[in-house]
Amino acid sequence: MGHELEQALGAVLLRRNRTRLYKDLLDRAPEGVDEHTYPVLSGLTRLGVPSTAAALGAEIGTDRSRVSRHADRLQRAGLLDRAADPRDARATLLSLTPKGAEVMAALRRDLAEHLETMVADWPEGLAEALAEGLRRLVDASGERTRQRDSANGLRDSP
Amino acid sequence: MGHELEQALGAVLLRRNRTRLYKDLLDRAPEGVDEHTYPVLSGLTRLGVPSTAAALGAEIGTDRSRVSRHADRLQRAGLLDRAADPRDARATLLSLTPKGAEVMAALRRDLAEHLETMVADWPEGLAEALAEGLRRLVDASGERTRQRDSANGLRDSP
DNA sequence: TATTGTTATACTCTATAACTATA
DNA sequence: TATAGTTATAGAGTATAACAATA
Repeated sequence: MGHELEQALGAVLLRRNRTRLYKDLLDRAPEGVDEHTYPVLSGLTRLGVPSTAAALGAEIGTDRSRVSRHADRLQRAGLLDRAADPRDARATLLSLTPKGAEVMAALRRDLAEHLETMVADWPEGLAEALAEGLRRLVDASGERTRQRDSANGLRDSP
Repeated sequence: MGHELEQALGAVLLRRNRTRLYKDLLDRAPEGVDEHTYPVLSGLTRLGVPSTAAALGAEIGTDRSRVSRHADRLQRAGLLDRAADPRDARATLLSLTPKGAEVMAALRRDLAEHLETMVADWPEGLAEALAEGLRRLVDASGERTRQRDSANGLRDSP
């Protein structure tokens, strides 16, 4: 079974297929949104509240300088806002503008519809099992990483 | 259902989690093998026969110049060989050295074992469903891309 | 004329570390 | 002294287009 999964997972993670799954989506995305800035947008959506570059970086697995650069692009495109943190004058809070939230909602809706169509003729329960399996996979590897990091005395982004 | 899948798939494709799933693996890989050169190695393994840079590029979703550059690295590391194509003097055939094949086999075995452990306590049939769902996802998006490309009169790598 | 692998160009993204401001 | 965001620097990877050799 491990071997079968290794092949299937490898295929999905392969650039060619990853790109295919998202390409149509991001091709239609407005200026400023690409494979690099998308995680920033989607991370902000997931967090749901204005967040610092460091916090957002931890969420999406990059460092604050990268987040800061991508935030520049998104801000220029009118999708992201910066505001001083009233609690800490060192911090800057990143948030989605209404336009940014709209763009994200549209992108996610498109992808969801696309996937819905894709699985429409799958056997009963298979799509649900796929989603469940994917969630478990991510949770498990996240758990493992957290354990290792805390054993090393590290935070999420060393 | 589309929305659920959108979330689960998005999480797996997120750099943070993609990286986690492969990080331990590639960290232990020998010199010359990283996230960029790995697809070349794994593509050659999948094709199973000595292949040109163009053919390999089509397989892994990149162009021949990229393949050529990565092949340089792998060749320097002793994992890949170049040989003249006896059928076509323009072509160069890329193949794995015995060492390269060994490295690939070890990497895939490690990942398979890792996944095997991960899914050991999953409910009956869930891991199989995950693998099946992933395969269908890749096949479907590959099919869609092929249809669109042939409608445009394009080959796999424009 | 078309296609092969390779490579030179310019460009982008990145990691790292420095910088300023605040805690 | 430590931490926030930002930014300058150098380096790596990329796409693109050119190149010489062969079909």
